[in-house]
Amino acid sequence: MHLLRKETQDLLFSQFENHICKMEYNFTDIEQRWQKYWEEHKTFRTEDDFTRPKFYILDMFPYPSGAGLHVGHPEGYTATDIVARYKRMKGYNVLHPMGWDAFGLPAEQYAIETGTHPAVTTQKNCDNFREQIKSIGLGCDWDREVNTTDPGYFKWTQWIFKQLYNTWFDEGLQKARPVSELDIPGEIKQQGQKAVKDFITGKRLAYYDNASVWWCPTCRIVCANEEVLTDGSHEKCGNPVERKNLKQWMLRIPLYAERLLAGLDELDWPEGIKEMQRNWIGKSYGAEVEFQLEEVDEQLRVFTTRPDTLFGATYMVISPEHPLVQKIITGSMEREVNAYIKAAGMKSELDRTDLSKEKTGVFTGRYAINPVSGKRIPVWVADYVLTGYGTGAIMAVPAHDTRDFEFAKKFDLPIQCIMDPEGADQQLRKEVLEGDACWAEDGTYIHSSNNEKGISIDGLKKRDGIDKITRWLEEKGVGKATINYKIRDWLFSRQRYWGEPFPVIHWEDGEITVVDDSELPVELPELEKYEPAENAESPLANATDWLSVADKNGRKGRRETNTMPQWAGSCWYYLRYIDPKNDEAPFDKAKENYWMPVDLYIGGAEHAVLHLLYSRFWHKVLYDLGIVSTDEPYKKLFNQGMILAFAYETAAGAKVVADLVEERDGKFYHTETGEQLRQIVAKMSKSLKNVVNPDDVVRSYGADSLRLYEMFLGPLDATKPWAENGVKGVFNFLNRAYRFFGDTGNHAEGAEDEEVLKELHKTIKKAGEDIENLHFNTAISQMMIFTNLAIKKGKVTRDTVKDFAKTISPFAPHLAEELWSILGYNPSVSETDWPRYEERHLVEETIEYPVMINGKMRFKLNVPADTSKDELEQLAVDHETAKKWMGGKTPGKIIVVPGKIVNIVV
RNA sequence: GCGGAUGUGGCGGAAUUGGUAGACGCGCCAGACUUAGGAUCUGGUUCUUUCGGGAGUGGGGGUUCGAGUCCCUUCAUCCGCACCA
Repeated sequence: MHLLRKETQDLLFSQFENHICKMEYNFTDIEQRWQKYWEEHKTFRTEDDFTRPKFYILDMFPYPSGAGLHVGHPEGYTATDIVARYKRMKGYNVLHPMGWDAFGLPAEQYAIETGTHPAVTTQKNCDNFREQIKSIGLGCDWDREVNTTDPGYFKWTQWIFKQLYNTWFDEGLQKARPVSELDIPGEIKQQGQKAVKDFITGKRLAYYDNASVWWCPTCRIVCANEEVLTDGSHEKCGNPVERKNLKQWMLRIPLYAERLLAGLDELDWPEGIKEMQRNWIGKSYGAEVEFQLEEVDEQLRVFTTRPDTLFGATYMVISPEHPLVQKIITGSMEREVNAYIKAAGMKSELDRTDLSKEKTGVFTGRYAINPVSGKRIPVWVADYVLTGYGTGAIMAVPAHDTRDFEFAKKFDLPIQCIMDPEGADQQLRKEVLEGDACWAEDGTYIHSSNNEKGISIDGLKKRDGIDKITRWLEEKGVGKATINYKIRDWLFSRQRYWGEPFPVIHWEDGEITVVDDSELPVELPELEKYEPAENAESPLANATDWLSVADKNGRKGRRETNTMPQWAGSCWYYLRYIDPKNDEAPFDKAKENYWMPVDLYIGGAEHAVLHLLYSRFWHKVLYDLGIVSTDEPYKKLFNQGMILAFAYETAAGAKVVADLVEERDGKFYHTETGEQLRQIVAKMSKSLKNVVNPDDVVRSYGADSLRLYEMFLGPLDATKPWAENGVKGVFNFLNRAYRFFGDTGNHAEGAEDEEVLKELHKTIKKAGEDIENLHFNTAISQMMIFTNLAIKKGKVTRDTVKDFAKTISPFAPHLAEELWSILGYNPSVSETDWPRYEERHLVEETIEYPVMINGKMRFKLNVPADTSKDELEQLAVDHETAKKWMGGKTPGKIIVVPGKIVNIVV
C-alpha cells in the first residue's frame, strides 16, 4: 500500500541532492528539515508580551500510554495547530502548549509486575509521545511542556489542595473564603477547642471523614461515584464494586452547584455538554415536609418536588440506610425489617437500580401523620428510595407517581387520587379517578382540602397548587421550599502509589494538619514493592521511613498514605502552562491575568462531565480566593469526534480480524472460509486489528498528508471512519501542489489571470473563515479547487504562489515552508502575516441565472451582473426553452431573486 | 423511560438568510503516455429512461412560486443519564 518505500525515498533524496530530479515531492526530507529548523530557531516560542492581543488554545493533554499515539490524538492537535498558526499570522500572541497527564494506573500496574519504577516507564512514554507529536509538525512551545508527575508540578497541585483545605464556602455570599475568616458561633466556642475544630472541619472544602464509598476489590482502590458504571462495575476494570465504610478525603463540590450551573449559560460550549453537566448537577425545586411519627418523638423529613400532592400521600418510604430506621422499627417488625436491610446492603448497585426488577420493601410497623390531612399513614422501608438523594425518605403518592404506584399495587397500599386528569381520554380518566391508574401530568385537584387545617387547593392547577401548599407548610412550620441537587461530595483519595501524595499528617492524638508550604512538594518514597498494602491501604503504607514523622515536641505522626486521583493534575494544568517553571508560585499573577481564560479548548467528549466539571470547580475556588482572575477557565469548548475504522463481520455477526479479510470487486471475503463479509464501522481495537498507527501514515505519506487527511475526513465534531485511500487522495493533492507551485518554471511575471485571481481571493477568504469556524474540511476542498485551476492554467505569478503558500501553511506547514523558501523568501512562512483578500476580486461580472418553470430548473441565463429585474424577466420569458415549457400559456407570476434565481409560474 | 445528536450517490462528505442537490476527495469506467504500472495525465460517473423526459436528501403529510434546509408526524442509528421523589 505504501506509495513510496523507504529505499525509493532514499534514492529520490539522493537524486534531489544532485538536482537530477528536482520536483519530486520528497516529503520525508522536507518535513524533517523544517521540523529541525523550527526546533533550532524556536520558531514557536511564546513570549509573555502583554502589549499584544493574546489567544490561548488548549488541547486536552494526553495520558502517555505505552501504546503510543493513535489517530484520534492528531485529529484534535492538528485542529488546534491550524487555529494557532492562523491566529499567529493574524497578529495574535498565541499560547498553544502541550504536556502530559502522566499519573495513572498502567505505569503502576507495570511496576507491580516488573519492579520498574513508574517514573521510569512514564518518562519513556512521555519521550515517545513527544517524538510522535513532534513528527506531525505541531507549532508548540516545547519549553512550556508540563508533566503532572514532575515534583515541580505536583508541588503546586498539593498547594492547591491546601487552599481547598483552608477554605470554607460562605453560602450567603456564594463565595469561598479562607477558614481564618470563618465566624465561630459563641455556643461552639463555649464547648471548647475540640468543638471549634470540628466546626471548622465541617466547613472546609476538603475534609477527611468516614464515608460509605465504592470499593473495587480487583483494583484494591476506592472509586468516586462517577467512576462506577450503572451496572455496578468499575469504569477502569469492569469488575463489580462493593460498598465499604472508609476514612477518605472528600471535596464539597455540591456547595458550588449553583455557581457551576449558572456559569454554563455564559460559555460557548456545545449544548449537549452543557446539558450533561446540568443533568449531573441535577437541580430540582421542591419542598421539604416534616411528618410527625407516632409514639416516638421524631419527625421524618422528606423531600418532594410535588408538595401539591400531599393530600394523596398514603404511605411513606425510607431507605434502608436511613439514620432513623432503628427508631422507627416497632418491636414486632424488628426481625423482618433488619433482615431486609441486611439483604439490601448485600445487593449490588446493579440489583438495586435495575428498573425492570420488581420493587421490594417491608413495613416497619410504624405510622406517621400526614400533616395536611391528619391521617395515619404507614412507614415502609424499601431500596427504591436512595440514601444519598434528598433526605433519604419520601412521601409516597401512588396515584400520581409511577414508582409509588407500582409499589402500592404490589403491596396493596391505599391509592388516593387527588387530581382529575382532565386532559386524559375517558377510559384512562375513569381509571385514574378510581385509583386504578397513575397520572403524573397536570390536572385539577380534588379531595385536596381540610377545613380544620385551613387549607384547600381544590380546583387549582399544579402550578398554583405547589405555591399554595408550600406557603401553607411554611406558615405552619412543617415544611419549606427547598432546592435539591443530585451532585455529591467528590471522593478525592485513592489507595495508589502513582499519584500526588497528600500534604497531610495524621498525628497520634488524632489531629490532622497540612504540611507547611516550605515542605512542599511532599515527594513519593522509593519502594521495593508496589502492591497495595493490607487493610485497603495504599502501597505507601509500606514505606516505613517516609511514613513516620515527629514534630518538634516529639509528637508522633503518620503521613497520609492515600494519593490524589488522576483528575487532580488535570484540574489546573492549563494554568501551569502560563508559567511552567515558576518555583515561587503556581504561576505569575500578571501572566495569568494576561493569558486567561483559555480561548479555545478542544478535546474528546468523554470528559464532558468529570474533568470539565472538576476543573471548573477548582477554578472557581481559586477565583474566589483571588488566585485567578476569571470565573470560568474555558471560554469556548469544542469536542472532536471519534475516529473509527472499518471492520468486518460474518452474516452471523461474528467479528473478523482485518488480517483475514480480502477485497474482491468491492466485496469482502474471509481469506480462510471464503465466506462473504459485511463491512461495518467500529472502534479501533487491538482485537479487531483495525488500529491505524499515525507513525505508519507519516512514514508512507508524510506529516502534512496525515494532518490534511485528519481534517479532510469530515466535520471536526463528527464521528467518522478512517479510510486509507482517503490519505492517498490528500497526498495526491499535496504532491500536485508541490510539483506545480514548487517549480519556478511555472512562475510567471506580470499581471495574474483574472480567473486565477478570483479563485485565489475566494480561497483566502474561505480558508480564513473556515478556520475561524473550525470547518477545516471545506477549507481544504477550496484549496484543492484552486490548485486544480492553477494547474489547468499552466502558469501563475510568483505573488499567487506566495499567497497560496501562506494560505496552506496552517494546514500543511512543511510544504508551505518549502514553497516559501523556493520563492526565495525567508525566514519562515510561519512568521509572515495571513494574506488579505480583496472584495474587488470577488465580484462577479456576469451571473448565471438558473431559470425555473413551475419550480423546475429548465435552462440557464448568462447575463451581466447589473441586469435589472425587468430585463431579466423579459430575457427569461423570451427564451426559446421557456416558450417550449410554457406551451403557449402566459406566465402568471415571475419571481426574480437578484443574484440567485428566476422562477416562472404558469 | 428522559436528555442530546445524526440520517444526502458505491464510500467519506458539500450545499449563507428557503433559491441550480451531490462541491471536494475516494472508488469505478473510458482514453493518453509507457517495457511495465497499485505512477502520471485527460474525460466521464445520483438513479432511471422509449433519450422527450421522469424520480431523487430515512418514511408519510404540510407551508411556499420554490424545501436537504421551515412545521407536524413517524422510523432508524449513535452518545449521555437513568427508581433523583
